[in-house]
Amino acid sequence: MKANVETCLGLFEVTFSSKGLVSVVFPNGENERMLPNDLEFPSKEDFELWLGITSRALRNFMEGIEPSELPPFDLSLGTPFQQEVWNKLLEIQWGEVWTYARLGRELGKPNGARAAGSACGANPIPVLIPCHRVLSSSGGLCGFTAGLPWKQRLLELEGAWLPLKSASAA
DNA sequence: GCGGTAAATTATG
DNA sequence: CATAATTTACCGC
Repeated sequence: MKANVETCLGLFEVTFSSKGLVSVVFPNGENERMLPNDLEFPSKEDFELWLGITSRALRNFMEGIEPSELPPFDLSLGTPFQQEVWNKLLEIQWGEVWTYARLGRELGKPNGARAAGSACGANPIPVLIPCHRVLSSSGGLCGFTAGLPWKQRLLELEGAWLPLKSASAA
């Protein structure tokens, strides 16, 4: 069940299942990914409700405003570890920036930064699940499924510039 | 400080 | 089992 959400940065494509939001695709379609075909469709009521919430949240993001409400997520397509990571990402406060090392450590994997990054890369719901707030330990952006420019732009939007080199702006 | 190589963790073929 | 993914640590320059 797909739908489009228009923001000032472009048209996002969102997908819902009977459990909630399944994926968000950037306007450039960079992070398009394989979704299971056996997803159950949501009821018309839920779909319209979630779409409204998602639409509002997405547009808030694009304007640098913290969304007051988020739709339910259907994380059933991820592995337990990935769900743990994504859930952790949701705990990152607006404008706060973490590192993969810290993320891994919070998950009980002190050396699992790579694994955490891998799970982030598998994140089907960018922006709403703030995978863009996670940087490398050296202050670099490292990478982003939908392209580094998006990651950088999202961080800029919420006023969370690189913590280690914020003085080098301009 | 920068670039290359080795190591660590989870997911996927 | 081997390879890949949004990394980190170490070594030499």
